Amino acid sequence: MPAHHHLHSIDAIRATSRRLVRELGFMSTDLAGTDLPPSAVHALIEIEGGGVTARDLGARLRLEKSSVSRMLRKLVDSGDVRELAAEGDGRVKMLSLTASGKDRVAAIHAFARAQVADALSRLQPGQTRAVLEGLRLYTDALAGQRDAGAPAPGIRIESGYRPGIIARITEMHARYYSQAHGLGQHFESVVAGGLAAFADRLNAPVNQVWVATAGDAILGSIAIDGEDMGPGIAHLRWYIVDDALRGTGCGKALLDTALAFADAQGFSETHLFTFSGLDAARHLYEQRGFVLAQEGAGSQWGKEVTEQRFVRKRTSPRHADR
Amino acid sequence: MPAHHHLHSIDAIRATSRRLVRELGFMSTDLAGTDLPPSAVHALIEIEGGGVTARDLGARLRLEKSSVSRMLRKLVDSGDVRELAAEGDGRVKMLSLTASGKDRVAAIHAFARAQVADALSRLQPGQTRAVLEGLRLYTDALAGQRDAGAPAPGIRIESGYRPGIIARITEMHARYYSQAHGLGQHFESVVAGGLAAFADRLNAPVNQVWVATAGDAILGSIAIDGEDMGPGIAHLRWYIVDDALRGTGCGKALLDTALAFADAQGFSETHLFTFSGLDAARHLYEQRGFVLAQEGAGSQWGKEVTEQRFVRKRTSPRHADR
DNA sequence: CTATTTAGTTGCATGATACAACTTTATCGA
DNA sequence: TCGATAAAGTTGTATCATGCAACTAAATAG
Repeated sequence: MPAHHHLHSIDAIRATSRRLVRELGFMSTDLAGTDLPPSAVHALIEIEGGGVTARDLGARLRLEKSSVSRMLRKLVDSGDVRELAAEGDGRVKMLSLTASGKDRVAAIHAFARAQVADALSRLQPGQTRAVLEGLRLYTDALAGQRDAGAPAPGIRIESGYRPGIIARITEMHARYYSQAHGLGQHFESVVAGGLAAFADRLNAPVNQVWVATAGDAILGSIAIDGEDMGPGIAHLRWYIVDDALRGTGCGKALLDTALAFADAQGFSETHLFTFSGLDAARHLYEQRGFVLAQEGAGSQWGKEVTEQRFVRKRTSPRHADR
Repeated sequence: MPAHHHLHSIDAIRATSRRLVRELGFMSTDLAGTDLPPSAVHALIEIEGGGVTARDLGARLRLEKSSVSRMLRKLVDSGDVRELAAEGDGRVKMLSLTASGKDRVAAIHAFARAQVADALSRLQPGQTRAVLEGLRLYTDALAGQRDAGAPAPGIRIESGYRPGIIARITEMHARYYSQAHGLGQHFESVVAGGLAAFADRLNAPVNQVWVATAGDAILGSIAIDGEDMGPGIAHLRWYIVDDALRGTGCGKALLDTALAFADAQGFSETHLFTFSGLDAARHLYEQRGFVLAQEGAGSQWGKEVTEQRFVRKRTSPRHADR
């Protein structure tokens, strides 16, 4: 058990998870406003996706094959599911929904969506994202999925302004740096004020901002400010990724996107400011050719830290270095 | 269904939630490495907390009382649970764990902790908090459905800076004004930049910001800037409430709090800037003694609107007007 | 003092599930 | 090519958690 997972967190997660399962109605005999047992509802939704066999259902729902067999029999008898012999293998039966089965699934979706939407209406908008992140992280962890490196599915890197981008980038900074490094009001003001001014200059072709988005949620950001450091120098700013994206490679993707832009725009150097102690980030910078150029105590962010300037020369067009 | 909860988020949460329930093993007959049914495991953990009756168990596990009765019978027969007649009421039985029951619960805890710790070990350090937050938010939201109608629990008006306040106030503005009035990047920059600068001046006694909070969520804001309009004039700024608080009276409470502060600080006038079309807000202002003092086309917010200045003279100490 | 409510039990029916044994079809190795 | 083995799905059998309804006993209200 890793040391950083305190027993407190573990028990808190367990207790919440127990409550959640109860709220979701784990012991009720029917579900989602139908007279179907929970497993049948799950099964119908899986079958809706297409290309499913009885064996797949057993694996996905963690049910014994005989239980699946009987459950399917009932769904076939009720006219919701159709079985078709699979081509090429006489043993397997492909499952699909009949017309009435589709109606039934549609009703299930409508009911469940209304229920979830009603629950979410008790949250503020930003918290919807927190809910999804938390559920997804925990589920993936339980499933033992470790597809490290590959960007999480559905995460895209997009550029340009969108409503709320200043607010959200500021929020990620305020949250992370206040909790992990004790930075407070002045730091948040510096971030918000800088971003506000920068956004007004986004139409200049040397300036750009990118975000990592999942749906309409912003989970990471980076920007190149091509004006504020003087001619020929790109300033890499507002580079941060949400906890939910840690270890997914999205952080690297953002950084590479920004550096490619800086190179393409013809900047000879890219500068960035940070402070000591952010070792994971520093490693990333150095991998990309950044070198520590300046270091010293400073308090421009509202607290005395060892501020650092990293500089990266443009990758030479003559010999790509790697 | 509030417009800001897109179908995308809802279906993503539903899909993840289905997966989670499966990973937690909702359909397996035993749980947590014991030979007990899920409900019995939940029951034992509840009983461990102490002061529980059969009726309480039914409520917490959402089970019918007869089911609880039978389940308890088995736990008593197996020597894990003890029933004691409650003092003062001959009908109820207080439940407690026997020595062997405590051993059993300890084993359950050990098993489950190991399982959760193993899952969490696949996450990055900061993600544990994200998991807990997401689970807790969603569970609370779901639980909130059952006791619906409970009027906005625990909404408080608080003053002063807290991490993320600039981000959140900016977000509320960006979201509302971009969707309802088509204001875009420049407006968000004006809000964020103004707030950033104002936050740096919050230590001045004539400046203050208030937020309506529910737990740690910010659902409304207002501020008095006592410096930027010149001597003797208070500037009411960043007044907004989230959809979730519409009609709860929190908006009025915020406004009254800010105006009371302005009066107490001795300002002779309070000014605010808005634009035409925000009729509900205008009504609120006029109720509090604001009068339209100036009006004209302008585009300081990035779009041509009819900008308005409202002015309210300090409530005379001689005759409080209402 | 009687009627009603509440905590908990029991009769009964339902039905979801696992295990084991089975049929049918596919695959693999010599 | 054939025989052994595995895989997909079915059926027999037993178990057991659950809900509804009817019940007992104790408390409370009028």
